[in-house]
Amino acid sequence: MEQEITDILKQSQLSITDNRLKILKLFQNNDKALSHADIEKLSGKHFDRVTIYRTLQTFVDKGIIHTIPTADNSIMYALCKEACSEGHHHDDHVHFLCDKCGTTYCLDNVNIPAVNIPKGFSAHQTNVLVNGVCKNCK
Amino acid sequence: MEQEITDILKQSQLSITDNRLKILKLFQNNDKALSHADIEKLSGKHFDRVTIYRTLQTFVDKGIIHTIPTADNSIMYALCKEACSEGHHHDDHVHFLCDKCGTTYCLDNVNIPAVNIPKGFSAHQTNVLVNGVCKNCK
DNA sequence: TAAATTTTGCAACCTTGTTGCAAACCAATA
DNA sequence: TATTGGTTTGCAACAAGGTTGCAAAATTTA
Repeated sequence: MEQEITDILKQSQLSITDNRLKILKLFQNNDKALSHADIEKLSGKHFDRVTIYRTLQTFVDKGIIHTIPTADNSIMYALCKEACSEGHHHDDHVHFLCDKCGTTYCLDNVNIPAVNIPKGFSAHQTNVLVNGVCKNCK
Repeated sequence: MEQEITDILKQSQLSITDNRLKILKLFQNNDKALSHADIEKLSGKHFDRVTIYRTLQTFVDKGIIHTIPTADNSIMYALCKEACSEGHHHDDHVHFLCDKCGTTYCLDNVNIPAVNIPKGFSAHQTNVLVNGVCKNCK
């Protein structure tokens, strides 16, 4: 598992640093999306705020994680599945936000339904965000 | 039309003030969603930043406008249709963000498609955000 | 019109995110 | 393993976006 993580970094041609290993591990240990603030807390304030911002940005650029648009306007990050690569995200899944515990999940098995767009508009990407109550809070 | 606007405020039990009339008029004159910054510009910097924030919050609370989650994480606001009331938003329409001009539209006539949610989750509201090119930019 | 209530503007503050730069670190090579 | 070169980190400072407390101004009610 430690091995897995270093492999991810190597495949993306990133140096192996404590910071990156730790943040990647956080994503693997949680099956939910994390915000910058979550990571700051979970990492025990061991790393600088700026470093965390830059690491997340790097991971997004390399296709390791993706961002999730949320209704309350905070940026959430989650691990990408195999299909993503540098500069090309393919996160065609639904995101679910629990109104009770605030957890954001990637519903990887739920496909984005087709949406009818009016004449004159052309669609490029579709984000679906569902609010409700999650399996742990019901 | 001036009349219409004061009626909206009265129905929501809000005092009629220059500020509220002007901001409501801005929404009626634009068929697109507006950000706080847009309103600050459009109102000719006549009102204080704080007043605009508070007015928008009041309008959201009263069900006059609704917020739109955007991928780039800025809050957008748009007029609600009749169905909304205090504390109960029913903005079950698709939002469209043009990648070229940055305009956000409410596609009122496009219904939210049904989304299959996994066992254990219960959906309450669904937001659909489509990116692409709008009718004016194609 | 006067009193009571609501709204506004100001100042100060907080949070979130960014930039420049020197020091620390990592990886590659000898 | 020591050295070198490029990358990453932490610090300080900054900027944008948003909030809060409070007194003054405007609106509503009577």
